[in-house]
Amino acid sequence: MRLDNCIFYLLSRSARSGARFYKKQLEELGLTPVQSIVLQALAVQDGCTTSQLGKAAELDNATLTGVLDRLCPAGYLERKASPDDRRTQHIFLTERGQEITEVLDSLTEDANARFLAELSDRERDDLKALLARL
Amino acid sequence: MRLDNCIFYLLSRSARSGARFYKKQLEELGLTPVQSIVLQALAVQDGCTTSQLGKAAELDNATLTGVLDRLCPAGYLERKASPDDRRTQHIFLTERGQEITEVLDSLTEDANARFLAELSDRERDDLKALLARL
DNA sequence: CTTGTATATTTTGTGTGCAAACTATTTGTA
DNA sequence: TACAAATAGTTTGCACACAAAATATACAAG
Repeated sequence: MRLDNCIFYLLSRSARSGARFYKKQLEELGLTPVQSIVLQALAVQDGCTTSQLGKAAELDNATLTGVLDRLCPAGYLERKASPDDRRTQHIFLTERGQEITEVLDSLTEDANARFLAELSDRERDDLKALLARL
Repeated sequence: MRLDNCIFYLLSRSARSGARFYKKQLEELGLTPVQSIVLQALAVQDGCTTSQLGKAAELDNATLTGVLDRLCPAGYLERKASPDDRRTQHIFLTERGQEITEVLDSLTEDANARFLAELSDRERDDLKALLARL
């Protein structure tokens, strides 16, 4: 089976290509693609628990711990113990975090458009719909 | 912009999903998805240089060094200095390496079919064609 | 021949990904 | 109440991914 017919290779390859592209756009903000995704996921459910955030961003809890470990001291968010369940932490965007999610939103919109510039509207929609089914 | 409309998120998500799936199929062989890809890429150009292999598998040289560092002692391949250029190494499959690439070929074919089972033939082809353009 | 530049590969440092083990806490149930 | 099982989160260990620096070698211009 040729590599360019192997879905695992194709997915890995294009995901890395996308991550490199997106990372460049994020460079001046000092954020990585994953950090950007996490902040944007948090923006739509500020104050959720670590696990809920992990589900929203489709990130493993172990991975998310590390991501939050870096975003916290950077001043974008805060962990607060839950009053109900002492195992649980709630994650809140700081003021600085709120501000940057707005920047991230338009930056991401723009990066999407440029990354997919060579595809037609129809192809873009098809691709996204197909990826969403995996 | 909603996450499920962001191409970077969709690509990262589905690539990880594919890697997890493929990894499970490879488990009994003790290989990772990347190692499998490298061995299969090598099979079609046995004896090529490290750089050429990196291009074929679309892997960074720095990453490839580590992958080869693990595949060598596992007995799947050998590094041999080039007689022409002492900077260069040529990579050769061992007998054991040759054998496993045949197993990998059918295993990968099969894993592809199962991972994409819910898509129609047409959708599979469309998806692969679109990914190849990124 | 020597010096400067380009190339091949490795090393180093940081950031995911993820399985597995671990800690702390909660919940279900006898 | 006591205690097993479930849950939330962290830690650990290993494998990419990749930028940047380091090393070694080749090659080209003077």
